[in-house]
Amino acid sequence: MEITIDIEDTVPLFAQLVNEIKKAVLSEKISPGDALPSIRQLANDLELNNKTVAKAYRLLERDSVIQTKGYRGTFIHPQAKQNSAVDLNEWVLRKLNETVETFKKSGVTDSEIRIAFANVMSDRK
Amino acid sequence: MEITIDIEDTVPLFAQLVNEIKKAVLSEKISPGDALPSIRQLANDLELNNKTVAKAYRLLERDSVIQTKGYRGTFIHPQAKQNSAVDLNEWVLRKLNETVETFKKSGVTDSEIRIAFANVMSDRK
DNA sequence: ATATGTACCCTAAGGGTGAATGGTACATAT
DNA sequence: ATATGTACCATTCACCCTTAGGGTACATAT
Repeated sequence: MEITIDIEDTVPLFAQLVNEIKKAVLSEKISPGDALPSIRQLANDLELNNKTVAKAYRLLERDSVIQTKGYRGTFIHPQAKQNSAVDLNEWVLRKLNETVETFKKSGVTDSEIRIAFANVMSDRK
Repeated sequence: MEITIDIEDTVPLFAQLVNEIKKAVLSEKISPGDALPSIRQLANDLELNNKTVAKAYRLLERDSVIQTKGYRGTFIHPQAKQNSAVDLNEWVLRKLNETVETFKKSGVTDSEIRIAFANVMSDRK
């Protein structure tokens, strides 16, 4: 599994890592059940911070592309291939667009939408 | 009509102005048919920029709380009181909250939601 | 003892963006 | 000439957020 990270790229490092791993899964360079390098190991290899790799792993697990088994390490999820294809962000984008569209149709201002959004995102702890 | 604007407040000036005028209508300090100060006049009195006041007036007219009659000035809308009570923002807040809640339940990150929101708000001109 | 993922604390840098403002101009009608 | 709302051009400022990193610590199980 060759993973290339470009620090000059505008795409965040953790996002690059997520994408690279999904690509590796889709192209079957890694298969379900395979063990992934440990967070610390991969961080060391790629010269990244532990937390950056941990963040990528956390997102990959949320998308059911990988599975962490505590002290036993991290493995490729059985349905990794299908799950690498689904784009959660795409769904969020569509849904959010619909909602905003409704507001606009009612004459709600961009400013007002932004203010409401800020409230929604902060008023919840 | 006494209107107080607090520049230290985190609430945007134009929003404060909108709220103050709605409050004045609800408490019947000003009544339908009354003339409002001109944009430039009010901006001068409150030491605000013309455009800030204009923005507030635009929103108030959208909510049918005031009526602008071109060169003749701006007046309180006949149904100002009812229309001051309906809170468009409240609706926006609730709807937006529902949507965001859905995302959170699916494990979507705050960051991802924010990014998606930023895209939705800018990808439309 | 060692390695796993994970959870906190904190910091610095940097970007992105909206709010507010300044200026100028226009058609309207007194 | 004066005043109305409105529509553009523009800039500055301040804030919030994200990213990425450093450090420390924990329960788990080999």
